[in-house]
Amino acid sequence: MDGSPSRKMDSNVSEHTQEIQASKRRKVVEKTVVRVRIGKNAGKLKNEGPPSDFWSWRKYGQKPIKGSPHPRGYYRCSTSKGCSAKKQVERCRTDASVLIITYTSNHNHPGPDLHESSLNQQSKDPETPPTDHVDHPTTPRQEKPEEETEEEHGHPIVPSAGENASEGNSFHYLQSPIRISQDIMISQEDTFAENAGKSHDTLGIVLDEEPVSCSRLMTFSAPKSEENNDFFDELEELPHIFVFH
DNA sequence: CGGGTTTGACCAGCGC
DNA sequence: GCGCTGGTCAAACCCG
Repeated sequence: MDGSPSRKMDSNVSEHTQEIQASKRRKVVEKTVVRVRIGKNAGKLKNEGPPSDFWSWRKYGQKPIKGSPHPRGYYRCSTSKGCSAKKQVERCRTDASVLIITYTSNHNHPGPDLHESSLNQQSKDPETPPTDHVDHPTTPRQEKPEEETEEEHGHPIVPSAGENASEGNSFHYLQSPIRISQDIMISQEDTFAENAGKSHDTLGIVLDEEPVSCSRLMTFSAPKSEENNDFFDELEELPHIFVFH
């Protein structure tokens, strides 16, 4: 007898969620870490303004993280009820202008109309920080076949941690079709043992010293069309995108 | 009125 | 075994 009226987790969680939570409370397997540089906006934002992807996120928690002056926000995909996709947004403790967004789990539903939403969100997305008035529909990667983009990196953005497979028919919509309105770096926790340890803290350094990855990421999010020119035209003032493997 | 945010409390994994 | 910390829930509140 615990005396404690088994609060919530047991009560009405969907089987799906329950299963995941039970087994991976801390050992979250599928994590995609995206670093977003928000530059000067950092000071303006009340809290970390999560860059808008094509799903709507609902904040369900916030906690101060030890060792970090900034709290971490917990978001859940509210686009679809059954969606277990989550993300954590926190600021880099060494550089407040860098947001560290950790995506966990996959969306198990198709995203909203990317074409439209990408256009609409420019003006309506509440989460979008007033990032330098970047009004470009930064043609998201999802416009292209995912495989293509993934293969260009040599690795899928979503870590193939095996959890994906376990979900069986879950959609493989990437969690981070973030509009490139800021500097974005993507790292994969898969290789945490090797890189994460360094990259986390050397972030600032990497920013200046890894222009190579940048070009790779460009391919990642930027189709080579005419708009592309426009796209880059605007981007040139900010985008540094990095992919850590 | 519905959806989203805020905030405090609770639970469980992990390290010592 | 204990304490710490991270992650989640849920009620209350706010905004459109």
